[in-house]
Amino acid sequence: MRSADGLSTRQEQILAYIRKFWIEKGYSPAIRDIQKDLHISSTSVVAYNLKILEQKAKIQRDDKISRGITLPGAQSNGTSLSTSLHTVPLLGVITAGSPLPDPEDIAAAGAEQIEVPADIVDAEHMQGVYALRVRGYSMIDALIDDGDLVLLRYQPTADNGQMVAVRLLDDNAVTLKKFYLEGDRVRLQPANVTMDPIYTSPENLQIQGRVVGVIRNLG
Amino acid sequence: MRSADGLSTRQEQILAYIRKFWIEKGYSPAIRDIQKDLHISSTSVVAYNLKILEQKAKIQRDDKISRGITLPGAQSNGTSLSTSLHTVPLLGVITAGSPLPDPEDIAAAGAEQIEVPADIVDAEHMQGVYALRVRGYSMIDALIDDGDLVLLRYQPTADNGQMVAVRLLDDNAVTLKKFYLEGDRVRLQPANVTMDPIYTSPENLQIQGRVVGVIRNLG
DNA sequence: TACTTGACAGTACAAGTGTTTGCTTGATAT
DNA sequence: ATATCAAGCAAACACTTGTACTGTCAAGTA
Repeated sequence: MRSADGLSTRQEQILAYIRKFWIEKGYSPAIRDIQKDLHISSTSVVAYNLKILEQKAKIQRDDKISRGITLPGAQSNGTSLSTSLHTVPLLGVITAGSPLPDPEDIAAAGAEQIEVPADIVDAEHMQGVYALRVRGYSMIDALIDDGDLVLLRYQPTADNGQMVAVRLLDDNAVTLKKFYLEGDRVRLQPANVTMDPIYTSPENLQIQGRVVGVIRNLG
Repeated sequence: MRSADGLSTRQEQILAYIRKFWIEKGYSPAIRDIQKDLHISSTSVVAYNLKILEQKAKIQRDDKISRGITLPGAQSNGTSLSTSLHTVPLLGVITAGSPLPDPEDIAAAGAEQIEVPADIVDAEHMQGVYALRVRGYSMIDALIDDGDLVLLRYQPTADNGQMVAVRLLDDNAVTLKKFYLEGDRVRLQPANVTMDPIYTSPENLQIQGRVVGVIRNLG
């Protein structure tokens, strides 16, 4: 079975896993990480498919570099200062209560590239910025609507008051909240004063990235 | 010699190199990459300083993971792709109660130009699009926050359900509301159920434009 | 049938990389 | 002076990880 991009199911899976891994960890998976997660019996199969993915420009690799897979797109051009606009990868869909980019959702969204105005993210901070399409109204309290595009910059930690995408491990859910570390517990504060904050321990949460922008298309 | 952060010169160098490497390559350097570039005689020196940097939360590492350094708050790289964007004039600030520059004055000088992604407004509908900076929280009920940039397309009329910027002539105020024509009166409906709609006559209002997008910068 | 080709399995190897253990220096404190 | 400790050096060591090589197997295809 092939997708619209001409990728096999396995290649889609691998691609989705790389994106998910990157969002969660901040660096790329090793071949064996992919192999184990997708229950592929051999590393050579992964290597074989990665080669194809690279030929199709879905990923980029440097020879013999450990964890050297990069996803094309997430990059500040580096040279062109003329255009004040940047391209970031749309890595998936964030849905109420769901773990974060489910591989299927990512595959569905594709590695679509979206362009964001320079006003929203300045060049020096473009690194590691990606976008997620919001599905549902779970983030309505953060002034984020169904269908909005949130721009996130990967970072594994947060400062107080920053709006971050956090995964609550015991709930296996992801939400956008403001982050406050208070002593040995964390307060996750919704933007809406009528909603109660969530209190949890730092061990129970995993920060997926910080919200740096929101784009809503009502056209 | 120590910097303000309490980092030694060497630690500053290492940190700078990691950032540079990350931006250029899209993945983290290996310890030996750092060692060679900075002409450090031993990998253990790098490891030693990386440990300190991690303690000071300047970097984050996962044990035994190759190239597993992550920078809280920055990341990635890539290559540039296409650039389709449009420029629209930023015509002013919209504040509750204050009048708004007439969209007809778009040609007027001094209008700052901002660039918007092609995703948010397609080319064929770019005519008459302008932006306003939202000041204050009067539009919070429409998921529009203080500081947001709203994109409006000038149109003198509206269909039911469209979000428009309307000037109430007797109040000389401008707000963003959803527009509903009900018989011979107009209902201006906030997006928040706790807020009451405004009823007025069609003669009392002047439609300034329809909201076609929202851009929020939280960076 | 015989010959390809895509996709995957299994295994082994070598290079890539993080970690550890001793050893030296120089500055500070006791 | 003697002890302590930050900082660095050098060389192993051992795990991590990309790659290569050899086969298998099913689906075309001449």
